[in-house]
Amino acid sequence: MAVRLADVARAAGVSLPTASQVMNGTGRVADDTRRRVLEIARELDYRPNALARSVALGRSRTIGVLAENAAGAFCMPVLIGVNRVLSSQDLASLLFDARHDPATRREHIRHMLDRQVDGIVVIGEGPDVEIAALDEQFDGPIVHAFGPHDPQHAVGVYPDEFAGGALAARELLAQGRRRIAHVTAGADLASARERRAGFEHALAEAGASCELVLHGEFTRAWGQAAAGDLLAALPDVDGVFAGNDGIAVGLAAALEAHGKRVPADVAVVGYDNVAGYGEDTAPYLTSVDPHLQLVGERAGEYLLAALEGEHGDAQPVAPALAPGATTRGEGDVRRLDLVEALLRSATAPPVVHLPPATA
Amino acid sequence: MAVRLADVARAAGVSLPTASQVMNGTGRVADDTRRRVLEIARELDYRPNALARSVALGRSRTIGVLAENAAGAFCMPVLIGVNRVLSSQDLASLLFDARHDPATRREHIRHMLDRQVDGIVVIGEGPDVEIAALDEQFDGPIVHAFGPHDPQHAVGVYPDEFAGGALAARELLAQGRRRIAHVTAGADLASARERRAGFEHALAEAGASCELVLHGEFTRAWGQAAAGDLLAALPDVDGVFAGNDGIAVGLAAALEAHGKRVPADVAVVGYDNVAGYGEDTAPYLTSVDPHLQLVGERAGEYLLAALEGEHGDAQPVAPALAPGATTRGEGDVRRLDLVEALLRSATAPPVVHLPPATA
DNA sequence: CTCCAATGACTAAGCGCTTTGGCATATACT
DNA sequence: AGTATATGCCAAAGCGCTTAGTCATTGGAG
Repeated sequence: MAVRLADVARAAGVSLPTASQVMNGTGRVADDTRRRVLEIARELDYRPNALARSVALGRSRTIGVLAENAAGAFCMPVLIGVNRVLSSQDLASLLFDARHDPATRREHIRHMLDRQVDGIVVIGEGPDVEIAALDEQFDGPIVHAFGPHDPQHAVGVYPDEFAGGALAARELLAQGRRRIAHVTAGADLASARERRAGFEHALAEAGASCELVLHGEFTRAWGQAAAGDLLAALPDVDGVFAGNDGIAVGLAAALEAHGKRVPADVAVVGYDNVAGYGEDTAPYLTSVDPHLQLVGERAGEYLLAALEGEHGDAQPVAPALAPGATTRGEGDVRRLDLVEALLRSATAPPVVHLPPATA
Repeated sequence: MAVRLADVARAAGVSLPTASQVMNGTGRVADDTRRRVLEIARELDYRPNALARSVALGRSRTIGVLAENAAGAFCMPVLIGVNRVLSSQDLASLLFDARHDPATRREHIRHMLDRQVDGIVVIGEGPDVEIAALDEQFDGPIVHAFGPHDPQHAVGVYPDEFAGGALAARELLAQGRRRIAHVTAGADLASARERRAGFEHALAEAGASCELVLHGEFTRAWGQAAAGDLLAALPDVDGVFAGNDGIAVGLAAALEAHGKRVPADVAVVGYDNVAGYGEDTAPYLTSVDPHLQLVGERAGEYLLAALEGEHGDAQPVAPALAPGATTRGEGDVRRLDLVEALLRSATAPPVVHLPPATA
């Protein structure tokens, strides 16, 4: 059915090994012969059987991507970044999704190893015993995105949350805010701590400080609830750093319900830059973008390097500020004039036409 | 290094083929021998080399997933669904992301075929010449999610957008709305047409009708802009079906800026159920959920069936209504009482505590 | 006690490719 | 002319596994 290397060899009048050497550019082959074989291969549209090649070589040019939970918002960008880098080097990625289930994860690990992957990328969410044990079962390189950072064993790639908190601080300061608060999740969460630390550090650097910190959870509901306490404790607050975007939108909405204008009275900065609702033109929320795709790309690059035998220690990935209306808008982001301003700034103003209603 | 089947055979005192038959449960092997081999295999922690097996069998138990653009919001849920179903049958998925680039896509297709995938799932966004040509290069089964639906060649799995439009209509009617409008994208887009058709059909079935249709584009900006025209043409509108979630949130915000309360005065239904901003507790927007993960699962199931030689014609995937505050909320979703109502309905009310501000 | 059919194992061949080592040629040099 | 060297190719062996076909054993029936 398909064209084999043997077919090419026969058609070119050479032996199979010679054809193989031509295809791989190895060994000593006369220029003339080389050209002829290549020509025939092209004519016959020969496609090497990557599987057989892998068996002979002992390398599959395949890497396993083990996601702790692919459905999570943070997984996809990383996955795309990893895939992007690896596929540029002809490395294919096998995707495994543990769905938070230890049994599934265990099974996936076995299957990954059975398939002779050359390396592994773990997109995790935190320390995990099973994953730690992976090192012993697998002797190829392992790179963690978000996972347990144990420099002894495997490389870990992380978004720099400290720097992200600092970015939020600088944005609020740049917008002239001085009565500043922070609404975030529980202090038991590492990312909440890091973001807060970076935030307060940058404020201090500028001679400012955070006057209030409210701890709750990473949800919209908590953001809504926090508004009341915030205004009670700090009535003239003019800038808030929310621990994530969910808190930010909940908080912004509740602040306005309390009569504050956003951003005129209170500027709000979120975190994660989750683009919801096809936020394609003028973004509503100012947010810190952790550059997750870059995290993935870095992970891919470290894996590539490790496959070449080079071992580097990973630097945290720098975030960026994604400006939106909740700090850069004028007056009240919900007032019509602003809506129209946003609209004017849109790339492609939609054409409006009113078709007759049916029936 | 690793344990080979030959090692198991030797340790068990049988020949390699016998060991192979034991592992596969094929051939005639004495019960006694079988048990012994299995025992040894377990002791040695033998793991079959899936690659070599694939070469011998001519089947790789791997399927290629070709995403037109993995970064798109619609790809991930489908991908997860596909992966979920396939991995349950020990089929691994190789991920390829064309990133809208024809050259990349072409290359990926080649690599996919080189790796001897047993089947292909295309997560596309519309008809494509290259993809159509895939049929001729690949003789295994191909399933399209969103792609060109050509029942002659390949199975296509689609979300049922007509039914989705109908769901939106029923939600508005169920909330007692009668002055109804539709704000959507250009009529040149198939999904805009389908959703509208289903919407109007369901309205008509109930003896109601859509009094105004505004065409623009699938963006938040268009939703914001449409509010003015909508209110001008239909001042007492009390229910709007927005063509997607972006339009819906833009519209809802602008309606309120115009003095309307949502949902008390105007109820709004979106489409796609894009959960932005960690919308984990009480959802803001009522939206039609196209069940994209189910689309992926169906695609996986059709592929499995096709691998078994069965060919079925795919049914469109039924959507579901995801209720939120923009139709089910009371009064103004932005009023504080509602905020608190939302909060009360949250599963885990956050604990509030006010730590001393640092420095 | 012989014969035949199961039974259980093995030898051989094959999947498609890569790599090593050796053997002829052809070229270079004294 | 005769040796040393380089060149181009191929035969053979290997990767780890599967499948088909063969051949001793056994057991029961005659």
